[in-house]
Amino acid sequence: MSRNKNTFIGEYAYSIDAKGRINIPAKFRQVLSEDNEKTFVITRGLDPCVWLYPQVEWDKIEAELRGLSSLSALHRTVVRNAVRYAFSTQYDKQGRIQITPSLIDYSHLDKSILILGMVNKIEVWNPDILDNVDKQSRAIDPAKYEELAEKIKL
Amino acid sequence: MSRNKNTFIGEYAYSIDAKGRINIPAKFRQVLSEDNEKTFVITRGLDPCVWLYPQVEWDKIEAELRGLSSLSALHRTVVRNAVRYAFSTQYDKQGRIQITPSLIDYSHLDKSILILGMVNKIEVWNPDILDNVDKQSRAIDPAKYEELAEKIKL
DNA sequence: TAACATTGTGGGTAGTTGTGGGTAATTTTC
DNA sequence: GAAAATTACCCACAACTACCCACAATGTTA
Repeated sequence: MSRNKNTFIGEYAYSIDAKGRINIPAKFRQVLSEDNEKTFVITRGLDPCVWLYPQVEWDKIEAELRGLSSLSALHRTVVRNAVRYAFSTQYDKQGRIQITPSLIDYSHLDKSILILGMVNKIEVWNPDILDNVDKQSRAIDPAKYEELAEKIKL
Repeated sequence: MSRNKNTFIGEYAYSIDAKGRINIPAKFRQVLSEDNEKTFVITRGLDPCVWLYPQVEWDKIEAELRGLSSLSALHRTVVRNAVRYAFSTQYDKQGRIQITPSLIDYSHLDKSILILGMVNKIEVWNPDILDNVDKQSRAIDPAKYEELAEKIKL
């Protein structure tokens, strides 16, 4: 079993059932720490997808947001958008969480979905939409990558 | 026993079995440090091959990625591409790891494979594909070698 | 040289996982 | 307050995976 708790990597092709339930990949459930108590915070991604945070990772986000100032219009907007669509849910005995119609709509989710590990959170995509976003990202200025490469080593 | 832990050199001709399993050469297993807990992170190489990172080597990458912010579209793209095809696995009692069909396809792996030590990670190739890449590499501008010579000493 | 240990490869079995659906409890609506 | 709709919880099952044992070939030791 992995030592890196609450860290998600990999891509999984799953499906939503008629009740709007999504299975959390077994590999992801296995790395969840006990103190999450099988709970995820579900919200809109900044891309057209759903974000799932394990409870303890979300707690860190809340802590960051507490550090922002309400005097700044930018900060107010960031806080508002970060928490506005978020809600907390436990997964069931089979390891599934329920997605609201509003989020399914926002992410254009259909029967087949792609679940991506994003280190500290999980993304749920409509595969077609992800393809499009992939293509757009190839248009990113290479200089931006170079800039980032100075900061982190991969 | 080698003193240089988690450092892989040499080339080995092995095979994939019907279940998609690949044997980690015994020499490689012997240099793994205990804290890897027999775990590798398997992912796509930048060339058409499979990369195997010992868990502790991969941990360094994850640590870097955790420092990125999801507010930046660039950062999101970098994280997504870095971890999307990666997953963590322990090798079995016989020292074999399982490769997914998706990775076998990406690397065009067939029955016979070549396993290469690449210092901090391991590469798995289809021998024919590696031959082709070898030929291409001879076309690299000698000036580029000179340039690199300024930075490292061999 | 002979006995032994290790290594690479093959395959069988039991448990896990992804998915579907049913029933009871709860909430919402009129 | 009763009916309708929604949600939570449970069971079922086929497909897949992890785990185990087996064995021949190679290398190592006495």
